[in-house]
Amino acid sequence: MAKARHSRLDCTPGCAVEAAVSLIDGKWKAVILYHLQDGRTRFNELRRRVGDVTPRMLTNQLRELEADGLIEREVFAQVPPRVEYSLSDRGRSLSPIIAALKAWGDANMDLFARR
Amino acid sequence: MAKARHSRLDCTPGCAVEAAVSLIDGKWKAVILYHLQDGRTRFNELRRRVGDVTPRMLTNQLRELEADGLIEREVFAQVPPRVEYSLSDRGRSLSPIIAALKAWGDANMDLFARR
DNA sequence: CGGGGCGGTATCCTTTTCGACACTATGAGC
DNA sequence: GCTCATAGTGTCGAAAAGGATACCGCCCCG
Repeated sequence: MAKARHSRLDCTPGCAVEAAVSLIDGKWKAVILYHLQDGRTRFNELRRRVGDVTPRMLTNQLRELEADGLIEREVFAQVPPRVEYSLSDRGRSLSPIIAALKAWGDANMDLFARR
Repeated sequence: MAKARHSRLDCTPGCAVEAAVSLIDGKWKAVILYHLQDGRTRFNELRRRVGDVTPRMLTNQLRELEADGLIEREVFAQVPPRVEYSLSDRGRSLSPIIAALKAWGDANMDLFARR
């Protein structure tokens, strides 16, 4: 997804908005970011918290978030394997926005009910 | 897009976040919302401001935003036709978030440059 | 009489995204 | 010996999103 969603430097004023959104869209990313605010979390723990996400999708989204520098991935050479995800500094700087989105969503639940 | 992106009431805590994002995603919506903050705007004016969006897509996104109750569409029975779009109250309540996204995007431009 | 702006539609096609399902190696506990 | 948990990967295919192009009636301006 977040491939060439944002063009070059021909950035019209609205471009920054589009760019920011492009990092957050993708059905699971915002939710992942939201759950990571509670602290570093392991793969399957995240899987359980997020809801019905297939491992394939979760991996996928996590990799993209990592590529975008919003989260960090740490592997412990153990058996059974242990991998922990956490917010990077950049990711943490996004927290207020995630929180605002959650607040807004809660306040506008009626919108989603009727459907 | 924003069809059954949000399920029912099986809302896990992260659900509100996902729901909120689902209204904003879709490549152009956030940008449109951003430009509408300047006041009511006509179709082609919006088209120019947003950048290279085809009329088809613009119509499409506007209709979805309208269906979600974020914007209002007013048609003036004139010739030439005159249609103005503006933020609804609900849409206006989203403004701080849009502004935050723009600010974040501006502050993290480096992320989009390297690509 | 030609060209442009107005606010869109219609049709077609390509790209992207998402979900289901199966499968992996390892070790621990029963 | 069986099953469970860990952290994924691979393949397939459907559905959705997005883009290109052409077109509409109507009017004003030159």
